Amino acid sequence: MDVSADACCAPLVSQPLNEAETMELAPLFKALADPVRLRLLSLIASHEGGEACVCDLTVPFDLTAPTISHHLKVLKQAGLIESERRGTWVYYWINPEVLARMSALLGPATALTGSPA
Amino acid sequence: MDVSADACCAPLVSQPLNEAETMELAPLFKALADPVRLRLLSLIASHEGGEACVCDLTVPFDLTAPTISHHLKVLKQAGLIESERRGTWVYYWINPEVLARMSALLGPATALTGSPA
DNA sequence: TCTCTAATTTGACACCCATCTATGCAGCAG
DNA sequence: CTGCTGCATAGATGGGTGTCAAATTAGAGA
Repeated sequence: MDVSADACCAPLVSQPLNEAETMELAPLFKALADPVRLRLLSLIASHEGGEACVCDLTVPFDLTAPTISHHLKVLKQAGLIESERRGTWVYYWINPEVLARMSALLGPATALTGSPA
Repeated sequence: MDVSADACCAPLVSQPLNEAETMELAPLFKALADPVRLRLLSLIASHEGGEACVCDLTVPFDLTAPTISHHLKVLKQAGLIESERRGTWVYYWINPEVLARMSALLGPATALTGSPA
């Protein structure tokens, strides 16, 4: 369900990823490998209050509601966003830890923290 | 051919990406949305001398040489790696700028540089 | 209860993708 | 030139994916 911390922070360039790590990380990148999902994530993350209702997210696209719902589900299953229903509307917000982990993975080999013990 | 600097550094969370930006960025993430390519990139990036021969890259996988060649082509077309033939062997190395741009995109809204003027 | 709206789920379809085998091309050594 | 090796390309195939229309669930209100 969640991508635990074993594939956490060591940058891609500092040491070779093993097969298990890449099999955990690849779905994260796959979730972002679509223009609509990339924009959805950005819309949610930059939305006032840090969360957005689906009704806000459907408007900017020339896509049907089911399609947006599908992309939101993909992002959620990847762990990039979370959601909650409040009355009539469903709200989505991002999981900043996952984004930070991906950023660190692609980033330069800054201050390589070897795994303790 | 290249992903120019117009989708450079503004983090995903600081402002909504527009459609054009996401259509440039999505192929980058798509190139990383595969365990084999993720591992290939890491193997190349962390290899001694900053470059690796295809012969080094084929060994760690239970895949045929054409498949590895295909994945390298995908990474190259995305602009993540470059290559050169030297005699019998072909060497690959990463394009650190593209990785840095992706890292910045996913990273926190550090030192948001508003557009000048 | 009935109805309206918000959002998701289902099923279908066209398209894309990872992998393989077979083939082709480039360089080195006789 | 001939043969061998490293690597890429071509074609085929099984599985995955983005999209939509139609149906379904969940909540608000009369």
